[in-house]
Amino acid sequence: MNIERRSTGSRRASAALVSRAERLCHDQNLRFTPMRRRVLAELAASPEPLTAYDLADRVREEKRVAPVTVYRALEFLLDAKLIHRIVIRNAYTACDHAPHHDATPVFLVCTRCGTVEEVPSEAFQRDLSETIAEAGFRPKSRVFEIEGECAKCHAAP
Amino acid sequence: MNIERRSTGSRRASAALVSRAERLCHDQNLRFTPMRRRVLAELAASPEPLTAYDLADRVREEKRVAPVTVYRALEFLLDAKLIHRIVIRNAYTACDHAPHHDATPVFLVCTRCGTVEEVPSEAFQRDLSETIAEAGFRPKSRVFEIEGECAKCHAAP
DNA sequence: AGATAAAATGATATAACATAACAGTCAACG
DNA sequence: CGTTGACTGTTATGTTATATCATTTTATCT
Ligand SMILES: [Zn+2]
Ligand SMILES: [Zn+2]
Ligand SMILES: [Zn+2]
Ligand SMILES: [Zn+2]
Repeated sequence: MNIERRSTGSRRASAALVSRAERLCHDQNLRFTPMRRRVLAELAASPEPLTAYDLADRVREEKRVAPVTVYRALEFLLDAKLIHRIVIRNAYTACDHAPHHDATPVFLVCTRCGTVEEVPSEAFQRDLSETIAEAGFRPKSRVFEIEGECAKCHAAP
Repeated sequence: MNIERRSTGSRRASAALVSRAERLCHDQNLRFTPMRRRVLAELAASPEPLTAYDLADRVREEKRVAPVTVYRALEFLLDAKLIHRIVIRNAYTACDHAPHHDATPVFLVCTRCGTVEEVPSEAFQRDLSETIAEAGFRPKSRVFEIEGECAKCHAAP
């Protein structure tokens, strides 16, 4: 099974990701405001997930902003499926899969460098879904997050 | 968080779980102190996961206790694999699988009644592990949590 | 354009979850 | 005994997230 990798290392992708988001919002009649753009750009430029307070600090360098404003932007971006929340980090990361796959991805979170890789999970979820269906459980949302050491860090000294 | 009445059944199960924990700690030369016993008993008696502050409130009814004391008990119980942390709830739940399975379980968290069901995930993890290994990622810990509606709630009006 | 309704943001406060730092207590062991 | 190490108490603070209401911006309709 092959794996799509998030190019977390490349900051050049940030501009592309933001303009893609802009098109996507325009097509869906969603308002891609300066604040939302700014928050997404910061996330897209960061190799690791950022907390709401991290984001507030970064945005604040050019304009005073309260955490709640960042939370509102994050909520919009989550709804638009432009970003993900990494629950085990209480942090947020841009999604560069477009259009977004349906199944909730699995996130591989490196304990050394902090990067997050997003892995599609269709195959696993098929099996899991059967088991869950047998239990009569109706899933609405899922969190699959794995902490460990990424390939790069493992190779490093 | 909300307070739910405990059934006689869960109290009985709670006692069994606590004495099992007592034996387990004795065998491993771990100190099963009154505070740890008390915290585990509260978790075992609760049909849904409890936060550290929920626990502090409950223990406080008989003895003044600070949140940090509860956190210390929780840390011990987590290390001893007697409880689990439900990350999407910032809450803790007793584990009644003894001895504990090796694979990280999948937790099914009901959005209506709040109960948590723990299901083994060997098959799921086998597939997942292969894919992850291909990416060179060395997993250390995992979170698999699914929110939805449990069978009981789905049947109810 | 001007009125108006809806959406977004600003500002302040507070809730909820978690850890740091240090002092006191208690049981085990030589 | 007295020392040691583990546990607990106490206070303070850090971190993440939400509530509330005022103000500004944007879209929509005369
Ligand atoms: Zn994605
Ligand atoms: Zn790494
Ligand atoms: Zn368990
Ligand atoms: Zn339910």
